[in-house]
Order: sequence, then C-alpha cells, then structure tokens
Amino acid sequence: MILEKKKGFHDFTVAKGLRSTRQRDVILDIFLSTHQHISVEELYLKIKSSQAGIGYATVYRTLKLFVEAGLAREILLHDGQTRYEHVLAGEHHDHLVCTGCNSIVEFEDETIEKLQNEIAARHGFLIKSHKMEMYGLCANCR
Amino acid sequence: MILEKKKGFHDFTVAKGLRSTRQRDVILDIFLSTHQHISVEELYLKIKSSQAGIGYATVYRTLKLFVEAGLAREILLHDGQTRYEHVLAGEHHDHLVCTGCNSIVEFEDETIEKLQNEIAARHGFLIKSHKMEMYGLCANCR
DNA sequence: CTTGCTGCAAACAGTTTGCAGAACT
DNA sequence: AGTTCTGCAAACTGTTTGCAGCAAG
Repeated sequence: MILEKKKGFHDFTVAKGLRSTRQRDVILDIFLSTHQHISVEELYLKIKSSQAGIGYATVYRTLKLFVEAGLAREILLHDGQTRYEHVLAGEHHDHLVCTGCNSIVEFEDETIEKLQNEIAARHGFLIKSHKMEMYGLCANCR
Repeated sequence: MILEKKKGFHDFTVAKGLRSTRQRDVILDIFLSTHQHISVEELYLKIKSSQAGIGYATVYRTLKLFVEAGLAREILLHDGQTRYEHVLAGEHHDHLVCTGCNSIVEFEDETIEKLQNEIAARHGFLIKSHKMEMYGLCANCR
C-alpha cells in the first residue's frame, strides 16, 4: 500500500512535469509512516529529527502536492492547526474527536452516507465531499 | 425572538457580573439583524458603516461573549474565516455548502442525529457537539 | 471611585511567497 | 544549460493581547 502510494505520487509528478527530489521523497516516506491526522508541525518535527535539513516551507508546499496528487486530504478541526490524513482509495470516514485528550477515532457508517445523499438530493445539491466531526469525551476521558 | 435573545444576553451579563455597554448593544443588534453565517469581517464592516466607531478587537471579544452566552456558535468552513451563526433554542442543523456560489443551505435530520449517537456509544464516546458539512454544487450552480 | 471595557497598535500563530542559490533532467 | 525546487527570511492573514484612557456601576 505504501508502495502504491509512492507509485501514485511518482506518476503524478511525471504527469505534471514535476521533479523528483530528495526532499519530496523524504517527506512522502515520513508522511506515509505516520498515523492519521498529523499536523504540519508534527510532521515537520519528525522530518527535522530525521536530520534531513528540510525547511518548513517545503513541507507545506509538498503537502499541498500530496493533496493534489490525491494521497492526502486536509482536515480542519477546532484548533488552529491544519492536519493531513492519508487518503485510502474508495474509503471515506468521519471523526470522533475527544476534547479531553485530543485523540481522534475514525468511523464509517454507510447509513449516514446514504442519508447524506438523500438530503443533498432533496435540496438539489450535487455532493462532492463532506465531513462530519463529533466532539466529546472518549471512554478514557469520561 | 430578537427580544428573547437580547434578554438572554442581558441575563448572561448580569449573571457573570459583566457590564452593559453601548458597544455590546450595537454589536448584538447588528448581529441579530444579520442572516446566518456571518464572518467576523462582514460583521465588522456592517458595524463600521453604522458609524458606531467600534474596533475590530471589540467585535472579536464580543462575539466570544455571544458564544459563551449561548446565542451564537462558531463555524469553521474551508476558507480561513471564522463565521458565527445564530443559535436557535433546542435546534441543531448542519450545512450544505455550495462550492460554486458559496451559498449555505441548512438542514436538519433526526435520523442522522440518532445514528451519530449510536456510533458514539459504540465507541464509548460521550458526545457534546458535532458538525457536519457537505460540499458540492447547488441546484443553480450545477 | 473602583473595576471592567474599549480602541489602538503591537504581538502572535499559522501559512505563503520572493528570491538567490542548489539540484534535477 | 535550462528550469524547477529549496531554504531562508520576510510578508501576510486572521486573531489575540497589553495598556492607557474611558465609562458603567
């Protein structure tokens, strides 16, 4: 799966006439090795600690490329930080965010997805994407 | 309804030992006179054009008070602007956002709310709030 | 008259951008 | 060689804060 993503990104850069650089490889490797929902800062720190000498700006620029290439997705939660999560083909999930420990649990519910489509249709909307987040306390923090 | 809200805010300030000021009255009036989902900047401009001579900082500070007082709610969409919407007692709704014309349609669906609670329970979460946004094209923009 | 509130400007945090040099192709 | 990419620092945007003066109680 990681290999697929690497290939996906490679194909994307080729198609777009972009270059393959050491920095992009490192950032992709580290991004793929992380768990979901990493913030730019967290990612930057991981990269920094790998001694690769890569700047903040490059991390930002590269993450945007990942989004364009379809392998990452931006998520905005309720703190001022943009996070990125992996896009897994065909899969969609939503988030349960614990306001106690900031942990994030993912879930997927087909019935909700269906209802969303019905609601959209009722309003004449053509849905491209959606997001749903629930905030509360997880089992540990209650 | 507007009167109720004014009363609500008044009660809140009294309960918290806060003061009633000209600025807060003006901002509340103008906020209540707006449609849903106003951004801080939009609100500030309306206030400015009313010649009240109120600063940006006061608008921010006052909106936070409204949230605390339970009459406004912060919403974060996919542009860098924080918006505020009116809270109507006991009501909860979600948003359909048109990426074409930026219009926002609200909806409410009880079944989804129920499903959310079930999902939360399944993961041991105690839900305090949630938000759901769907992005796509509205009937006009398709 | 005491304390909270305001306006201003400066500070801040996260993100973006201009540019000179480095590095792909 | 030609052009894209990088790192740095400076710029930007939205939001918050410190402070002196103002105003509500």
